[in-house]
Amino acid sequence: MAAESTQQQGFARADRIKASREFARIKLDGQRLVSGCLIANWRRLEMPASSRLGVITPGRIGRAVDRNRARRLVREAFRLNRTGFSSPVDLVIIARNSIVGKPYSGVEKDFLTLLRKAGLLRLEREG
RNA sequence: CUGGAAGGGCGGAGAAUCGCUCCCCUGAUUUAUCAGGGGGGAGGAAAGUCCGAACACCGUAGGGCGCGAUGCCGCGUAACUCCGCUUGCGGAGAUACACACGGGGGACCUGGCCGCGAGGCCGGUUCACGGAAAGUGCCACAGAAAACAAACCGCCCCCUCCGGGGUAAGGGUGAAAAGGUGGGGUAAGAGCCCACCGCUUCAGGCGCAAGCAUGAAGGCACGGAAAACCCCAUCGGGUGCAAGGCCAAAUAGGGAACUGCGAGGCGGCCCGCCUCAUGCAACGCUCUUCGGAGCGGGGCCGGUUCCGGGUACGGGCUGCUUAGACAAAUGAUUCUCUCCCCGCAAGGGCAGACAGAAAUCGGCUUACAGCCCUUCCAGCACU
RNA sequence: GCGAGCGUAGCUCAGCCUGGUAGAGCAUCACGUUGCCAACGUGAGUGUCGAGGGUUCGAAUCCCUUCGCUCGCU
Repeated sequence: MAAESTQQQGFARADRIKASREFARIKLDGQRLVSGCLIANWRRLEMPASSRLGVITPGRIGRAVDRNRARRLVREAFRLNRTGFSSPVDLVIIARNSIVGKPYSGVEKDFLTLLRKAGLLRLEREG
């Protein structure tokens, strides 16, 4: 909570979902939505917590290069837009095949569309 | 200048903002951690995992058989160890039957030259390149015959005919037909004889060597294939960083069948050897020389097989790294320079391919936009 | 990181060890049968043997390289 104010756009180790148990719990208890090249599973948290992200890039979508790039782009979209969240969530993003070859702007657009549909975004203040 | 082939090299650069990972220093904090500063942070293939090495553990009295790999000669190359400092290079030493380079030899060629010809020399391509004279087996179809040779047609001789004999020149078959070319010789023929070519053996010479050329002798014996079995020589114990070492926690230490026969180890097998077992107490029955022995069922113990349980995208540290993780670090945006593309130009577009380290090293193979260098070949233009 | 296996007709497989003709079943097509269909009967079509190279007179088969797919590991 002390760290929340200092890091606005960072993505430290504590902001990542790592344990396989947590992934399973979010998939079970949370909500699910599909949009574009992404699938989202998420679970709302109590207000004072900070949001966390986990990314899944299945081997099905491509080779190591494509999977690495997909994960980095999703992480970047999360990092740059996390201040706009309406409430803290545990978010798990699963990449689909169509993410291969997409530029960052396309991935970010899908990411924001997904969040808007899920009602996780605060009111858009500026265009 | 353009195009092609071969070989080698590069695989965009700089800056700003936000962000990630590891290490070091300083400060704060009980730790966890946080802040500031400094430094390191993907490739030529990091890939495929096709070879080999190193390293680690396990095994190891010994012998035989088997299994796998390699197979002309010479000379080199790594991680590793030591030293040095410019901190990623230099020097020295060691290993390699992985590989590179050079040499030798064989095979092949609308290739060039020489020779009447067999063939030789040069050039190019290519080769897993010990042995077919240790043995076994194979060579379909065709063909008379496919391997200690052999007579279908033909040729020659004998014979009235039937037939008998000689003969590997010629025909035909085939991938391949038992030295070849030219001449002599003969009834016809044949290394039967001669010359040359090839082959084999021997001699001395040259070369570190594989081998080479020369001379002499032998009438020629040895079809192919060992990427068929095999023989010979050499090498190889097995398993692999999920190897292995230390530590902590949790769970389990259970069931079934078979069995006290033996079991395990020495790579797989055999011999042989070694190790551990072949047991223990009580109960029932029988026998008894009263020491005990046999049988039975079942318990403990031991063995084998199967099932169940726990647990890894590294439980932690280490192995493990001047890149060094474990939901896995190299990213995003913008600008400039060049690169390339479109266009007569102004100008516009655009960072482009293949691809992401998981212990280390050498090699091989595969993928790859574009650019640069060297050599060779072809075309065009100019002098 | 390490190890094992498989690519043959549209599908499932055999043939490979021991080299000379590429086969079986299902499916497909044609004909017969039937008023029509199914079933049944007869017949037919068929393949770069994953790719490249080597050995051989000759390769699906033997050897090497390579591509793709599947599985395993305490």
